[in-house]
Amino acid sequence: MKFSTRTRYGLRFLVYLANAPVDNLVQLAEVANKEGISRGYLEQIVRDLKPMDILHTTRGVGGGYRLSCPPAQINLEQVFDHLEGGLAPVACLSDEKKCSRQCACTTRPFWQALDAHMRSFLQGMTLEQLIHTYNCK
Amino acid sequence: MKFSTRTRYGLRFLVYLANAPVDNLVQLAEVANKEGISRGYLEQIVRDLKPMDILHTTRGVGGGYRLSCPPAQINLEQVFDHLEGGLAPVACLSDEKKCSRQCACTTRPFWQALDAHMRSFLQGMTLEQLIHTYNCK
DNA sequence: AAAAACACTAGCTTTTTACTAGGTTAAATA
DNA sequence: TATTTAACCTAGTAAAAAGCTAGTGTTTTT
Repeated sequence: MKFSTRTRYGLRFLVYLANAPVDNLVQLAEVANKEGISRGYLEQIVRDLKPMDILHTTRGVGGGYRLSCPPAQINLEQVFDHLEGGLAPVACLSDEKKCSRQCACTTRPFWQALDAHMRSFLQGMTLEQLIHTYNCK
Repeated sequence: MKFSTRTRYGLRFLVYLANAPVDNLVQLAEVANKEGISRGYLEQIVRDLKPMDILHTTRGVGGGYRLSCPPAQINLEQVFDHLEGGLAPVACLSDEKKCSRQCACTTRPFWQALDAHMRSFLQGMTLEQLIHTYNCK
């Protein structure tokens, strides 16, 4: 029930961007260095975040990344969904077809409730909240 | 962030026992059959639950399992801890030594909060509550 | 003694995770 | 225009974990 390094690294990347001066371009290699993450691996992770349209990138000399909107507009449930590939604690909740015993399952409603409880934490939370409420800095 | 089949199967085993007539011995093979779980695998899972002392077993002909206490006294957080091998959403929370960047980590407090939120759901919940609140039956 | 049922161990296959290597493309600068 | 820089992309791979199987031992009843 651990979150993958994908999610942990991806989140740290976003926090790093959010903590940088506004409109400042940050290079991926810099984040990888500072955070002690493999550059190539971080590239892959960041690529998975791109479809969310929360990143603005510039290529070439002096290029890099910045958030394309204020951290207050970045929803963590969505971020987690992208990085983790679905948040559901058991597969049968996200892919309805997977389980043939669905109706008879004695535990499914419980898993649904746990899922809802998890989401209630992430749903309303934004990157800004994470930083202000929980960041040590 | 999925729970393992260990946890799902183990939980279903406990629910099965809880739904059986009180003091009735239930054979593991029966549960495996009814729930569509590999017998040998379920044996391993059940073995991991034994140190919790919530199971009473009798060997030999006519033997089987039953709960050694009422479902209302079986705490789900403990069950999950046993089956899943720790509930923490990231390893650094359970094993303090693992992460050298702990102090500098921008996301650790957030993970702690998520951990606490998850536990708050399971902590108070008993097997009885699971069955009465969430069981379809 | 035989059968039934739990208890335990070792190993094996598949999947996932985490990562590496090596390229391509776009933008700035010399 | 050539070079450099940094994002973009693909494929493969080693290690770990997950999920399971087979086989053997042990206890209890009949």
